[in-house]
Amino acid sequence: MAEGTRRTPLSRERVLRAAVALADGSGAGGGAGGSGGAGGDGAVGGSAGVEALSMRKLAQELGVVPMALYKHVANKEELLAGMVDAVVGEIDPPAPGADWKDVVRQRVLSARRVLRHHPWAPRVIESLPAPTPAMLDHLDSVIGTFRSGGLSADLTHHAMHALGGRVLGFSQELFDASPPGGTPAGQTAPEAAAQAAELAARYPYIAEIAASAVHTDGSVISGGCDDQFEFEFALDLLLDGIDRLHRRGWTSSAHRGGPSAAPAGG
Amino acid sequence: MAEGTRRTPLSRERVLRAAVALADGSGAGGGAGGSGGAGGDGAVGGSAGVEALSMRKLAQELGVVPMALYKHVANKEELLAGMVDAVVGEIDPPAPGADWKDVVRQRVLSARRVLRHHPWAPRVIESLPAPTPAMLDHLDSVIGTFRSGGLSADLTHHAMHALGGRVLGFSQELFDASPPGGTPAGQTAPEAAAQAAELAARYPYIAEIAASAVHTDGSVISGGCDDQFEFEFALDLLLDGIDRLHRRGWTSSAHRGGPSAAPAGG
DNA sequence: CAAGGTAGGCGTACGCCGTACACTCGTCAA
DNA sequence: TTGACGAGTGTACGGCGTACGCCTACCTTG
Repeated sequence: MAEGTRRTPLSRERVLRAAVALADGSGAGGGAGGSGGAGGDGAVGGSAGVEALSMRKLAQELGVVPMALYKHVANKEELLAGMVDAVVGEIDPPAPGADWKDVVRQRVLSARRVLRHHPWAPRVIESLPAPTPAMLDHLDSVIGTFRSGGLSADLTHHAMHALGGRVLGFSQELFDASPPGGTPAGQTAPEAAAQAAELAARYPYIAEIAASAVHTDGSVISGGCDDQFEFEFALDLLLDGIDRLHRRGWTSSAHRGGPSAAPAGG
Repeated sequence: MAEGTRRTPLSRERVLRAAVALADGSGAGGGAGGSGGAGGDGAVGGSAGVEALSMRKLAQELGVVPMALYKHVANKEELLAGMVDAVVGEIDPPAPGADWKDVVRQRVLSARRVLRHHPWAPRVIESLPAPTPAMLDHLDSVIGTFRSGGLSADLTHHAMHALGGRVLGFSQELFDASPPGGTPAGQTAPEAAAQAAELAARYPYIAEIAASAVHTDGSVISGGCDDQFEFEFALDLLLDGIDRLHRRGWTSSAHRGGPSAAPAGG
């Protein structure tokens, strides 16, 4: 390498941006070319996701030696927190005006939109030992929307818990609709069909649900069901329930006793 | 080591049990004593959780060399799946008789009880590439309860999505109520109070919520709010919403159009 | 201009990880 | 007796995060 070309210096921001890009899967944006040869048999560490993000790979992407990164981030955990902070910071600010339900709805859907671009983020967020500043800003702002809408602090507290990860744009879609084992890459169509049939025999209700999803759609979208619709369904369900409690003047202290004291009951 | 004592042979089940115990944090149940000295500076890998579970530590716990484990599990991923399968298998079978809502409720609460004993399980479950047989059994059984209760396949499908991880006993309680940074182990009470005050100034709504939780409880329980109550609140909210839709004959196809087509609206 | 401080990047090294591969050894059937 | 076989062993490799010390380009100050 000719040393005449002056390398743009590292910075915390540049490190974080490269890390996010690497986790997103959009690698190979740096300058220096790395060694071509790969390792032997391990085969661990895909081309995207947190698995693909190692300090060494990130350094290579930036054309720098691994230890150089430690001048800008304390350690890998702080790097991950910084990445989350950057991503969460992309969530739209609250739209002014509309009523609290709409505002929260827009906020959450914006968060979802952002997180969909960084599929690694939910897992990383859940692995953090503490929320990042941007997360706290977002949570605080959502809480503020509830409170400004007239909800009691008590109800808002429970509402935030009920919304859970949805506030940050993700709900755990446990697995996509593909069958377990997910067509292991070297499988013919008849084999897959046979496996599906066996599965249907073993788990009839699951099969029925999957089939009904396909019928309802009219076509198979993203494995047979509409993620976005599912997300909004759950979101609206929760929001409407919360709204009803609010209008009813519900208070948690009146329901502490019985385990079956349904909040939206009777 | 005296080689007179015949070691009970390994088996897949013994490996899985030891792995679960190690992840639970109840280690040191094996036979052979390991080397005392620990490593130098890394300090990664606590005394419990998935972090603490390495093939090497597990082997040591079983008084065996690491590679011996590979005669009983294909690799670490399969080990984790086996652990999850064992744990999910502990969930109570459905109680007969009562109406669908109660049955689901008991089932989910049983799942929660089980998972509370294995705090590492949710994270591992979310990291699995596909559901395990025991998970499929559980999901199928819950779906069956909905269907036997008269819910349409369509509504049941959406209900399962809405319930999400709760069906398996966990909802992401993003973080406990402790302040970020969580009293970093070398901190005096005045310092903590000052930090809390600063936090309250920066995030007024969060502080208000936290305070109201403490007041409602009358005492600080597990960081200021009752996890169990939060969990049941969200659960009942969702169940009642679903029940209402069911009794109303709600169908998803009538709500596909608008983005604000709230399922329980009006 | 020289002298000295500073901070960013480098190289080396350590202990950990998962696991491929070839081995030994106890057991049992023929 | 012998041969196959399966459980457990030993060694080794590539990868990981990162502690620690060095080297050098830069900026300040005189």
